[in-house]
Amino acid sequence: MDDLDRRIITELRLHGRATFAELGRQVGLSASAVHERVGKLESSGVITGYHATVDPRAIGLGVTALVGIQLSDSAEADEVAGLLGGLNEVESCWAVAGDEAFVVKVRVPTVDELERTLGRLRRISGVARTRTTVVLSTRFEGRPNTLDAE
Amino acid sequence: MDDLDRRIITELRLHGRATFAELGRQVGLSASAVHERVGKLESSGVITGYHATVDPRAIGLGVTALVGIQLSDSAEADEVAGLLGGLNEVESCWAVAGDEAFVVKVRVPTVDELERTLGRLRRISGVARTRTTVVLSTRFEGRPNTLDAE
DNA sequence: CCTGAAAAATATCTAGC
DNA sequence: GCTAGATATTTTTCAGG
Repeated sequence: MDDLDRRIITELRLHGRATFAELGRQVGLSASAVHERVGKLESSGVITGYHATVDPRAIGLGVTALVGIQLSDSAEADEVAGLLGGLNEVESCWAVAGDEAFVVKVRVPTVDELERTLGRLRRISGVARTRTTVVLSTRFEGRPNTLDAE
Repeated sequence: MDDLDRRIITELRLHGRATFAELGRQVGLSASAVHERVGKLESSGVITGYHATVDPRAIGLGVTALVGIQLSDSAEADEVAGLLGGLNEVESCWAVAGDEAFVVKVRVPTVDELERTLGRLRRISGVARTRTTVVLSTRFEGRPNTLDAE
């Protein structure tokens, strides 16, 4: 992984559907060379996928919340994580240090639906307590860290 | 926005570089029809972009933390949000309800660098206090909510 | 690891329903 | 808003340095 790879990655994180020719122009390589490099980055697991991002409100998911989850003493963290993954409205799940075992990000259409989702979370076996932080606005999200300064 | 649009969106959120022909096969339309629909979803702001996702460790960003940020009484939230956006290592920034004004997600190479980043956060004018939750593992992240059950 | 050319697939546009 | 066909680009493969 050299500087060219890093520049290609940065570009693809910003513009995931960029053509190989465009990427080549940016970094000064032929489309074939870029194609080859991207293929290697994909198969080596550096690039894990490509995803369209969507305005959550436009698809009826206007309410976001961060929920800290405390487990009961006997709970198996991996098992709970699996059950959290079973809920469609749980978008992200981080295991964290501190009193809480996990922080999850949930996205739902309405606060009514948020209430129902919190009920579902609390009913998961092993979940002792939840602490909900409602997101008022997303200032920015998933912004790619530039790789140049490292 | 009908069910076909929703299915196209779901597919593009999972496979952002899917071809129009592939999408057409999935939903039972011609490539041209899908092309037209996707163009409209893009120009109407439903689809906001396409992004490659990368294994953070592979690009030297093995440490993730969630940081709650309390502001001083006189602070301007918008101004602080702008300054938070100026830090490269701050990947996401949510304005939240509660004692804290923001929760940000930061990604850095090492815990040493995390310490430096927290210093930078605390030195931002208007920031009164930070509360850091270190992420031990990311169980899943940015997973697309299926749109069918709504 | 690269370039450049050739072949296959895709994106994009146009006409017509 | 769709299909189907024509054309422009792109992807993908491959020979060669």
